[in-house]
Amino acid sequence: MSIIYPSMQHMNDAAVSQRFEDSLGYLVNHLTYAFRQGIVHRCGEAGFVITHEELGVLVLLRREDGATQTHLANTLAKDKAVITRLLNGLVRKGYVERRPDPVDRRVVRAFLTTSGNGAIQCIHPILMDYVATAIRGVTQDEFDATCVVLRRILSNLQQVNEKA
Amino acid sequence: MSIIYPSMQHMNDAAVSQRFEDSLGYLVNHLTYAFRQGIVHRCGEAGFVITHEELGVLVLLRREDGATQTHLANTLAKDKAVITRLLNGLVRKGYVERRPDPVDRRVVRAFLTTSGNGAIQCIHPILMDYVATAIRGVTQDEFDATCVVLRRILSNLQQVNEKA
DNA sequence: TATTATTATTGATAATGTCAATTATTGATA
DNA sequence: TATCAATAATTGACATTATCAATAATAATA
Repeated sequence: MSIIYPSMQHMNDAAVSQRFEDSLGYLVNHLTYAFRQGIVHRCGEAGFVITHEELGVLVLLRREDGATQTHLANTLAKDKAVITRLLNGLVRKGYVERRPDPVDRRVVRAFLTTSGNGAIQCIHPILMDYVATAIRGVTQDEFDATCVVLRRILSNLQQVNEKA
Repeated sequence: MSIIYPSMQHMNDAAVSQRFEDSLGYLVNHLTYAFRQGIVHRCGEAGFVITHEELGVLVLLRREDGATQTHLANTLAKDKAVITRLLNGLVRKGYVERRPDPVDRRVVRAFLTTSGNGAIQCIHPILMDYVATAIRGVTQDEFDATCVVLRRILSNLQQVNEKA
């Protein structure tokens, strides 16, 4: 039950009897599942034994090397404890190293090692290729409109959640 | 790394430097996270201590009572072993019972018990209410268009995955 | 300075996921 | 019909991820 099974037409009764397979939740779930399976498999084929969540960290660090753990947690939608342990794993694999922030000594920043950088540089084109096939047949406008809707829903959820 | 971090504009270089927060993956991840937190919390407040995945099973059984475990696995995008264990949990909680299919004796079907039915009948309005606030400000057309795009992407992924 | 807030870690445990092996049954085929 | 292959579910063994409270270290504020 990752997300929103009922589809939009839940407002009236007819909709309650709508097919589960037509709901946003179904789509999001399956999308997530398929993407995970696919990308992890492709990375494995390329010689990178890595979990999907570890991959998320590397992808983010590729863009924002030296991110703080709080930032990683917020951006990846995870508890800070989860980030601590994901980083432990990546450090063990030699992909990441931690360095204390020079200014604020409470803060720890995560950096790609040479090896980690090599890995993500190698993985990135694989990811790009996979994404390209994923969005085949979707126009930029359609894609943008989709993001707008999802962002709206997300914003609604976050708003109502924080009130509780 | 649940899903597709890069956003559409990955095709050119400018896009590669786009913000992580603008990607479809970011949206889907956070959407999933926020929805989970919110609905589980609301169920808990109503006296139902239930996990998000268990909730998915109940929601599906509400619609398709007597579903086979294979069907549950396919619909919820989970391994059959996961379904076996989710059902074990729900049986322990008294919400679900298993009955063998009368025709094909390999097949086991999952049914809501009286208690399980009561629970989902009580939870359903909570879910509906939560969903209603989630999609506030989204028109039916926008919602439908979003589903079309996501369905397209899902279809692309499934197609390319099965070839591998 | 004393208090409060923030950042990260740790411990303990629960929840999910993966994947191969096994059992029971059914369907197909020779 | 006897055999073999396919299917449905369970189990075992384990990895991964999540949750949540407690703690330590540091920083910010009154």
